[in-house]
Amino acid sequence: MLTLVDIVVDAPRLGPLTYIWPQALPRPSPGEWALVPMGRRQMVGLIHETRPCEPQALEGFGYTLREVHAKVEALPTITDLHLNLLRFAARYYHRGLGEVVGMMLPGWWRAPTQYRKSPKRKQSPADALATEVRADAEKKGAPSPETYRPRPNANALTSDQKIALDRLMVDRRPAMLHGVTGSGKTRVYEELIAELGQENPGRVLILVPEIGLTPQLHERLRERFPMSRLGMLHSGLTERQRAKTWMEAASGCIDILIGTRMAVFVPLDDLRLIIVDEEHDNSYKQQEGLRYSARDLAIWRAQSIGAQLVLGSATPSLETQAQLKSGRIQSLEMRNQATGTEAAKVHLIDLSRERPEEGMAPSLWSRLEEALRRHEQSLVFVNRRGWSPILSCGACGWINGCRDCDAPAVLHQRGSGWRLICHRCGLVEVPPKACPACGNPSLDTLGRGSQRIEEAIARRFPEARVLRVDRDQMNSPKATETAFNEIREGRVDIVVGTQMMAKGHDFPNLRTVLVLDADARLHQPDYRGAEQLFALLLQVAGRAGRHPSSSPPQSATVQNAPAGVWIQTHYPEHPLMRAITAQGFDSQKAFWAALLDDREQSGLPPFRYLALIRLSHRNAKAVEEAAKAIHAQGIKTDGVQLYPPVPQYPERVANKTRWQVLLEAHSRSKLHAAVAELDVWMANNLKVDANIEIDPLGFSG
DNA sequence: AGCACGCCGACT
DNA sequence: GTCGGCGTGCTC
Repeated sequence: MLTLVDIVVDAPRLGPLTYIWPQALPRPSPGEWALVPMGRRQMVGLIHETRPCEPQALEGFGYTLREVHAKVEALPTITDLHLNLLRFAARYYHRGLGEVVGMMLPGWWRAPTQYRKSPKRKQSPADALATEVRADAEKKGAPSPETYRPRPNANALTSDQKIALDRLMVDRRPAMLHGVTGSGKTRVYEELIAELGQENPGRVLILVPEIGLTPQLHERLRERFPMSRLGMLHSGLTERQRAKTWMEAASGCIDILIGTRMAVFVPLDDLRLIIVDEEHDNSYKQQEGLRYSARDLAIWRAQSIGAQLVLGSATPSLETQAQLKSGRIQSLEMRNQATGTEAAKVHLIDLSRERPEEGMAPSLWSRLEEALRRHEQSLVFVNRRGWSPILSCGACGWINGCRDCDAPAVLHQRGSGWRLICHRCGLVEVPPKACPACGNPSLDTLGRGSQRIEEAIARRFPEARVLRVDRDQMNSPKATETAFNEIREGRVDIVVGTQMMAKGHDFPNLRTVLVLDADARLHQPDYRGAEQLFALLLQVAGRAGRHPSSSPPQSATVQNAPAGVWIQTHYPEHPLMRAITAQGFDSQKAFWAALLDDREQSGLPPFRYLALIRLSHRNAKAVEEAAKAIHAQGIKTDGVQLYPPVPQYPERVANKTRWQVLLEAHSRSKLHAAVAELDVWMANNLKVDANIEIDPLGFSG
């Protein structure tokens, strides 16, 4: 009798492949790992099933089965409970299980070379690392109440925090912790970890949207829980560090794992609590390859293993808000700032009444000047990198576009020179000396990005310490951390920042926030535009005045003004702008309710379920034809609508033309049935690159 | 996804 | 003459 094993390998679209298990080895169990031959290569695969087989039955296969090379002892056995998550993700996103396993297992552990002994060492790198971690795991043992004994915190909980915490301990349903910026959500997480840890110690997974937020949280939890082992997992680590942390987590060395979206797949035994911080953040959605939502998978994972789930945000997504009505998620509100300070007052500057000078209304310049005089920190928020988004010719109307994309390339100052950089494909070019169309030697720049604003500010206030915080300037996690520390320690007067500055950070000295280009997003075609802008503005506004002013008044006559936010706009009457200035939790909730209502009326998510088929190819005609062919193919499942194909915006990126076809359904199951239908057809009939995204974040048009 | 095979254009 | 571009097909 032979043993056959179905093994999951990291090859997209392929299901488990069948191999012969070597007679000499003891029979394996599902969830264990093996090195297998795969075409001309060797791969690490996950054993999915084993079954006995009569030797003569091998004839029944249409091909010759190959034999497993070796069992991999270094990798931990994946429990059936955890496999359920992987299976669910594969099914839900219509991808091969192997691809999901590839998401779970870090690249370092997937490389077959790690399992080969080098001539001088008697252990393979994989075995060496695994042995090291396992020895550690044995010393460490399982978490106990002692593990989560917190160091006392002198600050009493606010009543908001207390109420939220009590609720969480009584009602174990998934919870949305809706707390205004500065309300102290992190403190609630801490107390919850401590209390659950005393009650029934297990492990904790905390998801954060981006790398930049991990060190801060890590530091804080390390101080609060000196007996806990913490781990961090994100793409800023080296391959080897990531492999080690992953192994530590999977072997039970780690009590609290903090990580970005990839961490949702990490195997953790006895997982008791999953926290998704800044739940509304788009970074939870992977934007290429397997386009999963770590937030959605976290919700599923918690539910499937009976772990407690907390989604935290000052600006919860409409998807999450819609769930409150059904009662599947409970809402915990924290309306007041923990420091007892008033929320920063939000003002609108009407650009039809004030003429901007170098991108900023005169009254904004006065605000900056005033803040400087008071020795208070300011943030100028410009949601646009570079010097100028458009380089154009005033004589003939030529606009500089990227060579490979249908999008303008952005003018950047780089060192002492100028470069045109495409924000879509990353192509860098030297700007033309004169208009390539008509020869006009003096080209115009339209619009302002962070570099240009920074320069104007530095010119006006030469004595001020100005720091620009955008992705160009902060090219490493280290640089970002240094910059944030400098800001926190008050060694910067004026910060010129992009989106990076909006997210979750606490800057105690920041009292003035100016928002320059809010309008740009007001008219974007995406149906989520309003939700996004509202959240962004609330987040940015939340950076100001989280703490009472610490700077001493300069003289007895100058009092500390309340922290303030000034947004310059051409549309002060726009409902969104009015909602932002109305302030107060209830008006925010009213605006979200109106947005939700609107989504329901318009038949959009979260009241409908979407899938987006994206097609791309260098051959523009082929893409268009493929898109039309899909549409012509139609859907047999009823209750599902297949919209006419349209080009994506921008149509051409990195010299590939892109089209899309949208599917909309009233129920999730119908959507999945329709996608399954099309998926098969597409795999057999399409020659262009295609992928299907479930729950796309948006679509233009 | 890799990886190889195989078929056409532009170079030393 | 070959180098190399990417279309196509396969992986138990």
